Amino acid sequence: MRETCILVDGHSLMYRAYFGLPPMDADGVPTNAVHGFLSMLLKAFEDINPQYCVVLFDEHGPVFRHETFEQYKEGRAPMPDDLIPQFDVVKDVLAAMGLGVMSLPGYEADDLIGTLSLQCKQKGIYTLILTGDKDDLQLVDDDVHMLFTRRGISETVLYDPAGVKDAFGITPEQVTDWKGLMGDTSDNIPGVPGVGEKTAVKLLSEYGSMDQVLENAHSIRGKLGERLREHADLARMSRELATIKRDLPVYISLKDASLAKLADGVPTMKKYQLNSASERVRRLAAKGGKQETAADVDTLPDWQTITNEEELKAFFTPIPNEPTAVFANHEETSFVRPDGKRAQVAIAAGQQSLFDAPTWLLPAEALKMAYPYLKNGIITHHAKQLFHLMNLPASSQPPLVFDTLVSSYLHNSQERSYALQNFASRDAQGVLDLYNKHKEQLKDEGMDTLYQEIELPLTTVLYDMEALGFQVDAKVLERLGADFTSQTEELRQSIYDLTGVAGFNLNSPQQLGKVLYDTLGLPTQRKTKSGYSTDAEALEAIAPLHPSIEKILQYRQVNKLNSTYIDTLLRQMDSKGRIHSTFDQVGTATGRISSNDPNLQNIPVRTAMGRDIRRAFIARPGHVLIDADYSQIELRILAHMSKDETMCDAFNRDQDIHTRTAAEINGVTLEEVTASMRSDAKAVNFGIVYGISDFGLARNTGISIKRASEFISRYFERYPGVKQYMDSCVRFGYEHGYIATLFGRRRLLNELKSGNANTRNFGERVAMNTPIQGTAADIIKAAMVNVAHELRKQGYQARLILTVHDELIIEAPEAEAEAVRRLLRQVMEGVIKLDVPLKCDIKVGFSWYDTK
DNA sequence: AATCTCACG
DNA sequence: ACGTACGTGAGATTA
Repeated sequence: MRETCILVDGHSLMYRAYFGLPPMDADGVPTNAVHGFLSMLLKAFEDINPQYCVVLFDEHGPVFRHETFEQYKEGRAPMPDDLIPQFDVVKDVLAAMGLGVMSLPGYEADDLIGTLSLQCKQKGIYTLILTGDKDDLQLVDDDVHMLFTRRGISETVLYDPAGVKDAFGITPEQVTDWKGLMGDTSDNIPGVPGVGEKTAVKLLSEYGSMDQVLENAHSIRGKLGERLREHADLARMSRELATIKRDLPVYISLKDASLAKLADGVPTMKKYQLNSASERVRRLAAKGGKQETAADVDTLPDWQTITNEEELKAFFTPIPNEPTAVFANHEETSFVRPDGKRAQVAIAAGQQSLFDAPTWLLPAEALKMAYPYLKNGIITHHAKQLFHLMNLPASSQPPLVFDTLVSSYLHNSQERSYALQNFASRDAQGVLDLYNKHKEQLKDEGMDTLYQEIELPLTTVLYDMEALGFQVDAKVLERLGADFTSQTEELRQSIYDLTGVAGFNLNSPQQLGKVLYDTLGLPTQRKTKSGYSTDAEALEAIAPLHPSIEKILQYRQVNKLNSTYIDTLLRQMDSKGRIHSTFDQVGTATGRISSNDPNLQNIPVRTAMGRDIRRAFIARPGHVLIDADYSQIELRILAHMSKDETMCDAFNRDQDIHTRTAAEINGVTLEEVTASMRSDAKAVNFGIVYGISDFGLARNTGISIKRASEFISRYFERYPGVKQYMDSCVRFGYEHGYIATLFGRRRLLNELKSGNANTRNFGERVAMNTPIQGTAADIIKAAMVNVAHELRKQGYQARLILTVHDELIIEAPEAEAEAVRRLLRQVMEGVIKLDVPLKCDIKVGFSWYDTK
């Protein structure tokens, strides 16, 4: 059963209550609005049975509250004198009931509801907005519904998206457009003069959106069209005013919003003579008091919220000699990043105490407060994100003692998410628990050295790379984009001409398949789940049969470059023209690092047209790029780990490995190897690394399965050590349920336990591939840590900016280029001594293109 | 949200 | 008998 949270517009409901009930008082204090408010609230509790509730109030400016309020709400009647004091009463009661009460200077309850409802949604909590304000209809979606109070205090209507459409004729997404067009006098939103509710709905149902309405205003006849044209800007401004904010710097704290302690409010209710309400609360508590909530306060260790410098000092001082404080974030994925995502902060020092950043404080500020107390180092979950949040230069970062995200990953590299399950105030304690557990676990599983010497220091290196970014020349991208766009248009037209079908969507495999296989009757190739494949391989097979196919392939290529690389990269640049990718240290099953937002590890290089994009990746003025890639690292690792004599011999003589393989398989000398022999041998070498099958090799090279099978057996005859090694990997996998790299990194192999032969075969290929791919990852990670360390130690300004699996890129001042190049080679080739040499190719240039 | 396609090592 | 090369991330379409 999903948890439910009710968010209440306190301001709106108090108004409704005030006008819905006759005046009454308790010892001279007016209480009619309080009565009505609680009646509506408790009705919702009884009907819905939620776990959490937060009540939000308007707060119009921090100092001159009344003046500001009057100015802000100019045109609206001032608040009645006997309503004003009732707000303090109701807040008093709500706090006593243990419910959340919140306001934020300068913002209305609407915006708080918008923000908190989004946070609830992200937590997977079903949210109900209790209000009498139609503005909030824009917040309704599948997870957020609205309980709308109408006609006095006793009647409410529940709206979901379909209900909104039924009742008002518009979707939740259209609410702001609707309000913008018709205006709202009570909120001082002008709207378009002469356009009311009915007209606005009609316009929106006809044109879809305000933008469409205004765009087509020229074709709307009469007075209406005239007004729309004249007041277009006013309409847009009105829409702006009507749009509820969803990104205020507040955080929902569910443990402070639980209904578990409702009955604690009874004495306070008695004080204000709210007898019927207190009786209802008692009944509610007796009935539903047993239900457990995720934020069950009783199970929490002691914690305290700290709001100022003295409290913070007092928090840390009773714990002398405590070497580490712990930070934890609320959700593993929600710290503040340049994209604006946020999270709470919790700190534990010692075993008992917790520091929970107050909900109104930005995490970055909370961290700043605590920073002086972190000199002894930190234990945390996802340090890289934390470093971004603290935004400190590398030199003043608190030392990283332990990262439980990374240790969790080493324990099992295939989890979908490593998010902590607890709520923020417990996370700090949870991280400490994890730390104590993983410390031992890493030793037990033989990954302590991998963790301490590679993965943990790598976190900081990756942080530096993300923070520094990669310089991009927007002009180059724009020029390429314009070129690609015109090519796209030409190709599109020519495809329409050649196929005789115009206007179909070339990006839709479905529509394209119809044209090629139905209309043109071309022979179908492989099947996909929903039709016939139109991928490049299938199209190439039918290219000779129709002139359009070549063009379609070209269209696909150019359009891909444009949409995936040009457009997205241009959007991702910061003010200095740099692009900051995020490196995922815990994302791959094998130990590799991946790159996202944007992915800089798949920038085109294989085709000339795509390679041009690399001209846009440049070094800052006065700097150069130094690009080093390991040569044949995976096959060298295979040679080392298998100890195969022939393969080791090839590398020790510095021979071209594919040529040597071709010579071995074909029984000829190196000189006699032809280009086609070498390319077949290369494919076999690839296949070996992937965990070979004859079918896969055949498919990838175009040779017959029979011939592929012969290739493979001859390969294993010539490299018997490789054969033995592969078999030993599979055997080890079946025996132990995992496989390990040279550095001890593990990957679980649950596939080998499957009853499905396909799944098992897959597991066997993984058992053969992972030690190779994973050891390569170990090696380049170790190189990154050593390179970063040496650059700093030797006082260079040069810094790592990117890794692409077997490649490292450094941005260096021109004057450092030669020295850093030497350093890079020395570190990369010397990172570990194998039975065969590690070798890299290094190039220096002003752009990434130049280094290829 | 799943599917297809395609960019990289 | 069965259908696969290993590891990723992202855009567009479709359901």
